[in-house]
Amino acid sequence: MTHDTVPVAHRELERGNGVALWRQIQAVLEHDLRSGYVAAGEKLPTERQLAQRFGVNRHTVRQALAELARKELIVVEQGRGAFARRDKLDYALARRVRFSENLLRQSRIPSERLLGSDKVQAGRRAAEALQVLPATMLLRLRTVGNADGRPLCCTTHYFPYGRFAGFAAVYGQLHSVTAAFRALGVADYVRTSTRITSRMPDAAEVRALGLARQTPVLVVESVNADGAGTPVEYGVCVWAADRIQFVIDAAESVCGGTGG
Amino acid sequence: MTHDTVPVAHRELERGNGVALWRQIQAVLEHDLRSGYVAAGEKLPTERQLAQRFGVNRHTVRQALAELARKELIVVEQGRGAFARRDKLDYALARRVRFSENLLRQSRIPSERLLGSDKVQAGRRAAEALQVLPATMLLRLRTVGNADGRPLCCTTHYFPYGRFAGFAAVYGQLHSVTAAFRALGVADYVRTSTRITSRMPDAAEVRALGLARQTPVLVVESVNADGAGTPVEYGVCVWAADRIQFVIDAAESVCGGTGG
DNA sequence: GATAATTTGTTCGTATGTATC
DNA sequence: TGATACATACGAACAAATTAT
Repeated sequence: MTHDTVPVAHRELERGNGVALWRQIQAVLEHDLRSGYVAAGEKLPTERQLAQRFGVNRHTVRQALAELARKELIVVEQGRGAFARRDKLDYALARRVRFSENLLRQSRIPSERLLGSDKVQAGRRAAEALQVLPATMLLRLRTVGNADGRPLCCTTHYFPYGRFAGFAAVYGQLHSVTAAFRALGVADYVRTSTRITSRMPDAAEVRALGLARQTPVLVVESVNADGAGTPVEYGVCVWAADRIQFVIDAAESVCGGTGG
Repeated sequence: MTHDTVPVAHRELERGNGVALWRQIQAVLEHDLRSGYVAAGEKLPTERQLAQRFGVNRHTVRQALAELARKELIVVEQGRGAFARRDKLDYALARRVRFSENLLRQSRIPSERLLGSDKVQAGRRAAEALQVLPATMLLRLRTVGNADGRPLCCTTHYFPYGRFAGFAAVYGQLHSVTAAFRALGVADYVRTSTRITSRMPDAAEVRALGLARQTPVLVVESVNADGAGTPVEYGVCVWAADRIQFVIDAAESVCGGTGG
């Protein structure tokens, strides 16, 4: 029925019925947001447009938006507008951590892209993680991980060069760390160590991840090892904090995975 | 030998020897920092003082400080000064997560303080975590955790009211969640779920944690259960991101604890 | 709460040395 | 040799944040 598809926002407001105008506007917008009429991440009309549509002063609209922001249904950014809140993606940190599987489980479309690769000497931290001598040659890969085509994280991977010299070429074809490992004889790998902290992003990260102002990044340092327990990858991954939430579940956690 | 204890910074710089002045200054300061002559967290002299000591322009000093900040050896705060970087505390997320034990393992002195408590109805999230019906009565506790007397995290704890009505009183005496649980018959409890994300702090959090400008917080939602697997606590903890790093280690991790 | 002093952050302009074509 | 670009270094003034009074 066509009249049902007309956005609720076009209905008129009632004055003097005991419910403040801003409350009515808030209820209308909240319905639009919760019903999915306004998609997650979508930009709401400007305050001026909303004020015109509802036939009220801009301040009245602002009061409604402030309430929605308090309820975390929208995010308001100075100079840009108001946006429907995007649910944070639950990223499982289990015994096996797989980017694609994690995203698909959340009904997001994963993709990865190679930014570049080179050969470097192992620093203190990388050497310790990979259990090699400092100054050992490592292959370094810079990649971006996307969810639904939008950048989600930037990773710097380190691999022992001797064993994985061909990783960059293979990754360039397969666009997946897991697949590249398999192609190079590592049928399975497990997470042995994870360190998580947070900081503000630098300018390059703001650009690469398309971050809003005042959004921090989560920094995850991880080590993966092959079936024999030999470290095969050390990585530092920078995540957009407003789009991700790490989940550690005891049932299927870091050392009790189902092994699927 | 006394002349060896004179800070290297008092030596004069060489001009026109192929090494830029700011590089020489950076090297001197880096030595002072790495050697421990300047302790972690200690304030460096002001830019003006350093410029005078080295006999150069303030800009030249700033260039050296910028390099040290890039190397994360110092943290510079507008209006306050430059500070020798304080190592981040490694906080282990294992099967058993204990605030005091975690800090003592890092040679920090732990302390906890009760901010307040009240009785509230369970919201959606708390009800789900504690496996009770929404609107079930819960005891809510607000606490602060300190490391070496400095605020590190603010936690909001939720306990099923029926079973733990006396928790606040006991905690007020013992200043420890673990000890309070034991006093109320919960000899042991284990972490069943952990969710981690990050955001910018609000004004109250900046005050409570003594955060520097532009420092994000890590937000950890957790559920702990007793020996029988019954959830006993749901908590939301806000951590100062510049002082903490969460560590998940496969060897003694969320489900493979040593059970000490 | 208001004010002043202190300290870092930013932006001008100017001059010099060095490397490159 | 000259032209050019770039990094270095200095000076002054002002903005912004913090701290002390």
